Amino acid sequence: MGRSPCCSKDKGLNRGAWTAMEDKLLTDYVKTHGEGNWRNLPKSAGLKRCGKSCRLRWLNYLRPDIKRGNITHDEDELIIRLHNLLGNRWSLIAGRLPGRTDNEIKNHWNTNLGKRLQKDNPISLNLKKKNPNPNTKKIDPHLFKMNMNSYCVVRTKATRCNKVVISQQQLKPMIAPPPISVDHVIHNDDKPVEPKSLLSSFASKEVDNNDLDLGLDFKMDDLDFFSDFLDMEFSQPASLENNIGHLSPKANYIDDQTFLLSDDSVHEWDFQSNTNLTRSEFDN
DNA sequence: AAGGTTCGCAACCGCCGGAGT
DNA sequence: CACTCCGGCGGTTGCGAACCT
Repeated sequence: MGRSPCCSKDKGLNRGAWTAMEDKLLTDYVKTHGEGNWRNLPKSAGLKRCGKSCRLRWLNYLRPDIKRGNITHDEDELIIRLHNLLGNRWSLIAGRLPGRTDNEIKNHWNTNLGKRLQKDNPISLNLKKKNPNPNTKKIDPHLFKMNMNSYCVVRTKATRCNKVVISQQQLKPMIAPPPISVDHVIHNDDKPVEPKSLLSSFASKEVDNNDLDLGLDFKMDDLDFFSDFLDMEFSQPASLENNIGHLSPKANYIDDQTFLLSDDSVHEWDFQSNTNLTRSEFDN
């Protein structure tokens, strides 16, 4: 079992920073032959690099559609919003930012955004609020990490998401205007279903059983659907509408029952009137 | 000006899952 | 079913630049 490492250190391969000549060789080769077959590419292109290194250099630096330059404030906000939802799934986040690479976003998060959020430290507010004991101000690092992850709805381990569960309570208000803008086909029980008609027919049923949830299976390959899903905005519980109207990226989730508004006020979530999609399920 | 420290980014590393046999 | 190969991913490292004392 096991496999030999892709890049053996004793093959006399070049390591470290790439030279202009290496970049040119790689660029010329990929432009001529296309991406892929990275393992054999170095030999064919005349490069003394391992295939993985070539792939990384191309994807993160040489690709023509790479957007170089500072990450804008809007991009920052989107990254934070996506990170709240997806966790450290940088490739997925990068997929939502044209021209940005997962490596770039990961670096940006580690050097800027992550520190910024830690500085703001909404978690500590939450812990203080939930635990009245004044002796518990010191945050257990492990607990802090758990909280940092738990305020994301989705666990961070890269996994294939194929089901979203929408409760009756959550679904009914979603049918009312503004409607969900989803035009893509959802695969339910292996049969393609138009989500709009599915949601409409489901909402029209006079079902008061709050325990009855609707599971929507969809294929992650359909990234357009996922994009729309992420773009969806959901209305707020009535008690909060005056404060924030629609949920915005400025509302930071602390856990699945608590969130923090931009004025640092902490709010408990009322699940009976909750109209947000808050639960996701993943295959095992 | 020099030495030390911090920061930002490119690159590396090891692991994982899907595809192929 | 077992095994190998390959591409992809996220965490980590190393190094040059920028900043600080």
